[in-house]
Amino acid sequence: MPELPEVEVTRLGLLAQLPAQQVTGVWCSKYQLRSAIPRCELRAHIVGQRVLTVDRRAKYLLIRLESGAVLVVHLGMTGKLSLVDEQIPRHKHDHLVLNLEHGQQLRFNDSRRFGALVVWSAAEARDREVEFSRAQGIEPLGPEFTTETLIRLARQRKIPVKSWLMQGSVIAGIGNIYANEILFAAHIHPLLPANLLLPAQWQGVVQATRAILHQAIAAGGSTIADFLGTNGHPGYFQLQLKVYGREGQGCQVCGAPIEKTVVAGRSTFYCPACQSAKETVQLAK
DNA sequence: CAATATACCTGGATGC
DNA sequence: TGCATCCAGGTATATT
Repeated sequence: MPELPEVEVTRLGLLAQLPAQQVTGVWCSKYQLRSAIPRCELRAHIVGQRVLTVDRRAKYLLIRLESGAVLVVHLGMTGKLSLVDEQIPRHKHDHLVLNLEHGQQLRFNDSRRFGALVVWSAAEARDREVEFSRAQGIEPLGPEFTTETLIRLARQRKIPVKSWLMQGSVIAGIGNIYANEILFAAHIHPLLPANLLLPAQWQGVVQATRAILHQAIAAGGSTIADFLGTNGHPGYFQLQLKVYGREGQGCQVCGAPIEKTVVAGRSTFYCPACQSAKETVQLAK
């Protein structure tokens, strides 16, 4: 479940219940995620601590403990965090269970194991977070996300604008679904090289990105295959998607059939009429 | 260095 | 029904 809106929906779910709760125990699966589950660090730095708050940077959740330690969670493609009663049996692909007070548990389930769990001790948290955050792109819902900044960052970049939007080291949190939707809303062809966008088009990208991400968060995220919030409920923004997954269906604006192609290995959907390719013609020569 | 390809996994959909 | 194949929201690493 992975893009920024789904991670943010997860964060809001945790924020409503986790702060001030003490972690009283931990269980880990025997499997490795993106890297090995840090079971020793979990026992040493997380168990026994109370949760202070839950933040998000890019697609990472930062569960902050009162000691200053941080549990970093990445959901990968299929990761889900849920808050459940301890009586409920563990499910297949559960990889982390944190026991909380009042018989509640926080569980991390991830069938494909592309997710990540990392612990920063209180002693190392500050340095590790600075280093980590520096490697992430700008936050699309933050104050740095402006037309001027995007123009500057995209200078000399001949990569397709759709791939550029998905580069986490440049802009944080935009994945395949929302990159498609943003470019449709901004009337920009996904293959247009990033350096060829006009300032007015970048302004459209900024406005579309903010609007779509806010709407998606408000709708509880997009549940394409299996995203669920911490309360086990799906999101509904998939009902508002205009191009993603709609190959061959009529564009909701002009009626032209939505086309599908592959860009840098990722499925790419666009309206050939609303997202005119005429700008890209300049690139072809 | 910029851009693309590949690898990491499981499960669901599709086709024979 | 069974089996093979392809595809999926991400990202780190290798390769041109």
